[in-house]
Order: sequence, then structure tokens, then C-alpha cells
Amino acid sequence: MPRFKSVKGMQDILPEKEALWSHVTGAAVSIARRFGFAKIDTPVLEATALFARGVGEDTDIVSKEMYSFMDRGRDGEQGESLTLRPEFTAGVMRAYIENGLSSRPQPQKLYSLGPIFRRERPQKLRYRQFNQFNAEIIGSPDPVADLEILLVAYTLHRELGFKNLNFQINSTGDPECKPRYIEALKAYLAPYAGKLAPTDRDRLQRNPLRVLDSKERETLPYLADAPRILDYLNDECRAHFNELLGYLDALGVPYTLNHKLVRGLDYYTKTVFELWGEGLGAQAALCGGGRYDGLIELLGGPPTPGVGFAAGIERIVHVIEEQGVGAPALPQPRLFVAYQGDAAKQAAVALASNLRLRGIGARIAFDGRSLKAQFRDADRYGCAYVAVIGPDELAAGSVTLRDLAHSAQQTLSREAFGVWAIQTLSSQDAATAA
RNA sequence: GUGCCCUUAGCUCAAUUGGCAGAGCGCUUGACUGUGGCUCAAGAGGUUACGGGUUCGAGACCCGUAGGGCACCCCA
Repeated sequence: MPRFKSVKGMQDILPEKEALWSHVTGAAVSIARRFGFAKIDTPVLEATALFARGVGEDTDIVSKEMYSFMDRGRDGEQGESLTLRPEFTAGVMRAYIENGLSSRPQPQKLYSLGPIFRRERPQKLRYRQFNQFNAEIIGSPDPVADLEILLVAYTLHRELGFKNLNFQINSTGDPECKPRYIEALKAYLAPYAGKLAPTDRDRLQRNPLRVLDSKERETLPYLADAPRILDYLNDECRAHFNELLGYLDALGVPYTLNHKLVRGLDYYTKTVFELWGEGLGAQAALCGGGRYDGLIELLGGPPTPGVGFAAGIERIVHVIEEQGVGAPALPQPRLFVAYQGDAAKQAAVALASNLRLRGIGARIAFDGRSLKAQFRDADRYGCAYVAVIGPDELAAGSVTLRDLAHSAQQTLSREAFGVWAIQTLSSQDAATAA
């Protein structure tokens, strides 16, 4: 029997990571709530067509990175094609439309947390299954909505101790000015088409904007003097962008205008951004997002503006781990219940169970190990106290309580032990949890 | 999808020009038969990623596959 291994690009997150992970996700949730976001959980599986339509057929994500399969229909007929979500936004928009969230107070501010799947070649901090924190503001064209999305991202990373944060920001215009710019870009690049890198020649036809952030050596020289989209924005888009930048200036949020930033998803309009940080190797982006005013209508909903972003949890965890940021310890039982003998084992199991029913954490040994081994476990698990029930205690109806830190012990009646446990352990559990 | 590098115990790594597969940590047990940390001792744990080939002999050399790392592409 061959040993099973995790699927390529997918990894186990082991218990020792729990404290750090809940530190990060806890911060994300707390900031989302501070900004007035509510949680929405959508399925991991969606119709392939949703992503093809929403994200765009010609994007890298849809054209080569999706985990898709044909579902079974009735009577063995072939059903529809389903896909493991490669991003959050399309699914959240589907849910917004399907559940009539457009008839609730607008805008709807929604956050999500969960796994995302992209079938890329794995690399450091690039996995085929990874976790994202996602936030969307749906139903407002106000630049303040853009600002709040940027600020959620910024606040999250600031609070987790990131240094040298910087937004890369650009505007990709709207359905009126974006095509004008694309035409201008195509016209500018057309004479050089033969000299561009093959992939870029292809992009020029299918998705001209993507030529902009090309890193192909042959292409780069021709990009330097390419027209800039900011020069082609119509009045509305320019005003929107300038208002957003004005807020960022006023708040002292660092950003760099990056006119080559277009991002790989078709649905973006107006604002696009990425937040860059240190310690990520070739993966500069901690998180990214932008505005998608046409998406909901494209997916069959009422014309509705929206803006959002997604952050990669693994990338955040990696960086703060490297910076040696310690996460607060998670609460754990302070008491270890040890026993000797079968009869005492029953009493010990009952004792531990009763404590837990009263909300007090307790750990108990399995497998009838020696007292010595039980004490070693108690120490290893960081328990402060050991309650021992052996033949003597069983006969006397008592419990021997040892304080490991002070190497002191005393024998108490069951009643006295119960009082001690409620007084000492319930308060300490609460203290650890807080 | 492309290029380069890597893969030996649960983990981190040794093993002379091809010549008996090892250490530390961790784990289990024990060191006055009711008591932890520290120390000491013993034990368990391996198809050397997988499949072929060369050789008297392969962890080592050759080919293939898988997985990992780094970079490209793109992004979280």
C-alpha cells in the first residue's frame, strides 16, 4: 500500500500554527466588524459558468487555473460543469443577486474567510489551496467605499505589525473611457506588434490591457512611452479617482500611482490596487482588489456598483512569523486529572467530566499509563495542577491536588476540591481566554 | 506551462574514491513498586520519495516519474 500524500500544492496546517492563525483571522474579523461588515459564507463549489462570465474567459485564472469537473446529472446523464472557487467575488455577487440583498439597505458590506483554489505551479506562498480574507462593499459608487476597502486592508496589516506598507494604485476607467484607452493603446502598440514577445502579441488581440504589466524583455522598451490610462479617464472617473487620492493624502496612507497596474480579472472598473509588503520573495502582493461597477449587472442582477479586496492568509501568517511576532496563547486546561487503578479511573473520568460540564477545562490520561507518565504529560501540556485519584483517595472520597509550579500538594475532600476548582480554575480559564 | 536546484527515521541532518544506514531532538519505558521539569540508561522508529538501469556491490552514478524549493508567467 503506497503511503498517501497531500495533493500537490495543498498543505496541512498543523496544531502548532493554530495560535498564529487565529491571531490573524481574529484580527481580520475584528477589523471587518469595526468597519461595519457582516459575514457571508458562500459555497466552495459554484457553476463554472459563473466564473467564466464574471472573472472573464481570457483571464489566467479562468483559462488555465480552475479546478473544474462535470457533475453527474439525473439517470447518469451529464450534469453541469462545477468549479472550486478561484476567488470570492463572483460567488458573493451571485449570492447578493440570488438572495435579493439589493432590496436591503445599501450598501451591503460583506466579508468572507475561507479556502480558494487555483491550479498553478506551486511556489513559496503560492499554493493550489489557500485561504483568503475577502471584503466587499456593494451598492455604492461613492469613493468613500473605495477608501474603506483600502482602509480595511491597511488597518489589518498595520495592526498585525507590518512595516513599509505601500499601496500600488491605478484607475482602469469605466465602460465609456476604458474602450477609448484600449483603442489608443492598441493603436500605439500596433506598429511594434511584430517585435513584442509572443505572449504579448497574443494579449494585444485578446486582452490589450494585460500587455501593460508584461515583464517580457522584448516588450518592455515599447511600454515606456505607451499612453497612460489616467490621461484618458472621463470627468466622472477622474473625479472619482482624485477624490479617493485626496482622502488617502489627508489620512497619510502611503501609495504609489502605478499606471501599469491593471490586474488579471476582467471585471475591474475605476479603482484597482495592490498592497505590497516585505518578506514575500517574488510575491510582492499581500492583497489586492478594486472596483467592479459592471459585475452584478453582467451576472444578471440590477445595475449595482461594488468594490472589494482579498488578502492571502498564508502570506500574512508567513510574514509575521518571520518577523518573530508571537501570537497570544490559546486557552487550554489548567488541570490534569491523574489516576491509578481501574476503579480510580472511573472516578477520574467522572471528575473530569463534571468539571467540563461546569465550564472548567480538564485533561485526563488515556491508556492507564503510570503516574509518572501522567505527571510528565501534565507538565508537557502546561497544566498548572494535577488532581490525583488513587486507591487511597477512592477509599477516603478525597482528591490529592498538586500545584506543579510550587511542588506542593494537599489532600482535599471532594467538596473542598469542587470549591477550589470553581474558584481557581474558572477564573484562570477566563483570564487565559481574554 | 518553462528553466535551475533539492528529496536519507516524526523533525533537523551525517554516512571518506561506490563497501555493514547513523547522530541530535522528539516519542516509549526504566533509574527507592503513588509524583513532573533536570540528569542518566534502554527501546521503538528506515523498501534511503517511487520505478528502472550500470556494477561483485548503489543512499551515492545514469534514465524516467512524483513531490518540494527558487525564478519566469500571474496573482493572495
